[in-house]
Amino acid sequence: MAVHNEDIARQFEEIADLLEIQEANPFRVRAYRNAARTVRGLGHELSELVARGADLTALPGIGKDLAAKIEEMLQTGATHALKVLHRELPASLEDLLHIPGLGPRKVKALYDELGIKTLAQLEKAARAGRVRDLAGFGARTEEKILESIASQRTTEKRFLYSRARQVAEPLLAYLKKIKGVHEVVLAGSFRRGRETVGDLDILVTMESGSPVMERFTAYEDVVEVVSRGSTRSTVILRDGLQVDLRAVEPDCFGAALHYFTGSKAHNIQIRRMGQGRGLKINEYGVFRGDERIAGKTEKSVFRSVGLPFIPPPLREGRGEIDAAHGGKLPKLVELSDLRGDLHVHTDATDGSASLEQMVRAARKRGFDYVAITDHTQHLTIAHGMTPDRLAQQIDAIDRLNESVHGIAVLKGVEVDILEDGSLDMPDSILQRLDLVIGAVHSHFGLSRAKQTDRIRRAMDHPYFSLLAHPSGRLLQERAAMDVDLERLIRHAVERGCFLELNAQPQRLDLDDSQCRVAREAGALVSINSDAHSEAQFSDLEFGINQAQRGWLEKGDVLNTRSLGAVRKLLRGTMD
DNA sequence: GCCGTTTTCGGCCCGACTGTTTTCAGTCG
Repeated sequence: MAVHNEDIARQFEEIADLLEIQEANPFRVRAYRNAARTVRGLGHELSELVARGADLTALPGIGKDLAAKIEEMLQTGATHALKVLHRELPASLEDLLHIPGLGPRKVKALYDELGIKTLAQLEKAARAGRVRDLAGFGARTEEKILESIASQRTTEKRFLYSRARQVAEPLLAYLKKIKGVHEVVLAGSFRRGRETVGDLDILVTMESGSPVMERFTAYEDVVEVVSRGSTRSTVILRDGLQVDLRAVEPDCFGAALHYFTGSKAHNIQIRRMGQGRGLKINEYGVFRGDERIAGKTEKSVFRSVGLPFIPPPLREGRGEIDAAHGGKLPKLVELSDLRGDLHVHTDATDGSASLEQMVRAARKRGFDYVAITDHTQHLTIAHGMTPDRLAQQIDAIDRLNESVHGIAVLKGVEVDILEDGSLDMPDSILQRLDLVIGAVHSHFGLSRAKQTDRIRRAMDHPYFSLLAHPSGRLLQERAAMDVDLERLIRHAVERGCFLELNAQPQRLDLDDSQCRVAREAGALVSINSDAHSEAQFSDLEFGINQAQRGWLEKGDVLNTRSLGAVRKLLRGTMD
């Protein structure tokens, strides 16, 4: 059985949770959590690193002990340390930790005093009024436990970035109108451009006496006020999204923005650097003794620890501080760098606009080129095209190119990669195209070896140009295929073909870590909208977020090139 | 359990809010 990074990260987290309940050394607990985060953000499979003989202790937060545990898990699927913990504490206690308001101390008390091991037992005890009598608990705590058990069943945990933005926009507009409010900005994982966000962190600067907290908690979509103070409040909105609002004075803005943007791992590293220089860094500024020496802007905070400004998408504690220190921060690709879109649908298959409408919409966005890439017949649900229909579309595009000015229309297809790795369209048609996008739309459940081989064979097809949404995941709906993506990335480099970063907000596939692996391998990534309507070209913004989180520069992205350069690169794949 | 521009030992980020207390521990971000 293959052991993946996620399996290892989860076991480290479980160890951390259980150790915390045992009141182990908190720094030891943190070491496990740090290791889990490192493993998760790695991009490379640990199994492959080990197979290559890499030294795991070179990874941040992984020392001799944790490296040995990783190797043990790779070999046996489990680690002795966790088994030992399970002898002492039931694994189900972890579920209790995830109830808001219950931390390790309270979970331990519930277990020791009342013998509570599971959520069901906790619910029963709380209903019977037995929880309120424990030291440190009370009637209010008991009530909150019951509420959160009930709401856990109905609400989802994280929200797509795109959905969070829909909720955030009217709320920000509302806050900006409040008397005495100056700046209103979104911080947190949203500002870092994460594909999903767990909550919204909003930072405001205001004149003293502004009624911002009262007005915030009275916002029409608020269904619960979790906490309300003079500088910080937390609410839950109707659709379950949690929003934290923090208010600071304008002089603190940069320090507060940096602090509330995170990530936590990044902030800890910055603060430690500050400590090393005799500085204390918090959300109010950078202090030497009692004197504030920086904090009005984010840039001043970075400068105080000897670093240049680090863009928010990089602030994940994944090496950005070392890179900044060494003057090696990437110059991130931006939306305005994109000169075309290489994956677009029309109403010939499952799009909602005509060929001409889509082309005009692309031209309106200022693109130099757009590729029309409809589905093939195997994808019946999308009304995929037969060879005849694609031939007709090719002719239609030739005619359109003669009448439309200011944009070049490339002839393409999103062809199904069939189970055996062959393409769902005869070569005689494919050879008339400017590009061939291959995509998996079926048989997601093949074994890793079979899936990898299937896609590799498709890439070897003489007309194959670009692998669409390489992992096949749909956020919060469908897990990624089990596929050796690193191998496919290397194969794309050898073969001279390209990988997509699909910008649809529920795909964002490649993900951030995979983008980074692609960049390091020297693969070119195409950031495509996969637009099915004129409005969906704006999804490219989400793709840019992800690309930035994956450290991509303009030069790493295929469709930042000129039409001539793209044609030349695509011809290379078609020979 | 990790790590090193002061360190191979002795540190390890920092503050707000709640609920249960009667001065603060626990939790959270």
